[in-house]
Amino acid sequence: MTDLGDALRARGRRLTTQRVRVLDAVRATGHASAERIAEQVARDGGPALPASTVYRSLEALQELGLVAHTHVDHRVPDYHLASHATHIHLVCRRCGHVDEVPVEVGAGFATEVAAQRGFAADLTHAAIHGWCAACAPERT
Amino acid sequence: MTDLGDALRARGRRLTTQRVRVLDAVRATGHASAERIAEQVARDGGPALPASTVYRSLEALQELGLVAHTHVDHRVPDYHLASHATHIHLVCRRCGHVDEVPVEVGAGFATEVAAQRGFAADLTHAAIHGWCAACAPERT
DNA sequence: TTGAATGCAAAAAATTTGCATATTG
DNA sequence: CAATATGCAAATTTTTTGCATTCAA
Repeated sequence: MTDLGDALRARGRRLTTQRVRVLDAVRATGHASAERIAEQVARDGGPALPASTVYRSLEALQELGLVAHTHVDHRVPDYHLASHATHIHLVCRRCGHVDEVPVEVGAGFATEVAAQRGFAADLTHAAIHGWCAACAPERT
Repeated sequence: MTDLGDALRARGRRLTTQRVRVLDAVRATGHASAERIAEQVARDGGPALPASTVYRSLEALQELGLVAHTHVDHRVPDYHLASHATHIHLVCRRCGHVDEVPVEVGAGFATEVAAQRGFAADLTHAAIHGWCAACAPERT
């Protein structure tokens, strides 16, 4: 919490209970859409927060590097703690099933793009689309 | 075109000029949002199509496996021909810059998830987020 | 005290849906 | 002819914005 306060103040921003609650909700959900995070916030006992505050808080937390998001689902972004236990999501294009593999599986790829382009790939929670074992055969 | 007609009929669906025009527009743009595809369709000489028809056509074309989409941008999906010359997008979390590397760079990763999970990763046009060479240093 | 953040309501952006009509096979 | 697809308008869904008020530093 003090970490959060310091990080915010270091950027001229402020520590508010709303931001703390949103961060806690992100932590509690693992990874979830803005809407589910808002629901989680409401469940922590305090008053519900308007969507605008949830979005603005998520944005602030992402700027601090404490939160990040990916596109597992094709519709809404999925927020998670930047430090959350990590994995790469394997999303089936056909049935939507989501499997996971540890980020280490992408280590070689990350090394390669770092070497080739100086790009620091963040594979934590990356979403890779394709066909799961069950659907691959159906792939016409 | 006949390919398209056959593919559609094989699934009990129909060949329409709208679907042909949308497919042509996807081809012409390389990869673009539904909105930009609609604009491209309008540019082909024929009458503009309502958004609903564009979306429904894109959906049909994706079901046939002729078109696919990814999330390069954080907002709207990006449609492209499934057969389009392929590359993996490296999207900078900080400045939004998009770089590309050939899919081959991900070959090892693809082999690995196929072996471990039977998952057929489609890395063509995949979007990987992280920090570009310019922004990596700033990463607080 | 004062600039940043919130809350609320309204607006915007993106996509979907209902349904009558038109078209394909 | 029968079933699918279109066009149009309205409805949804998700996110953003304006602005007066509140609150952290």
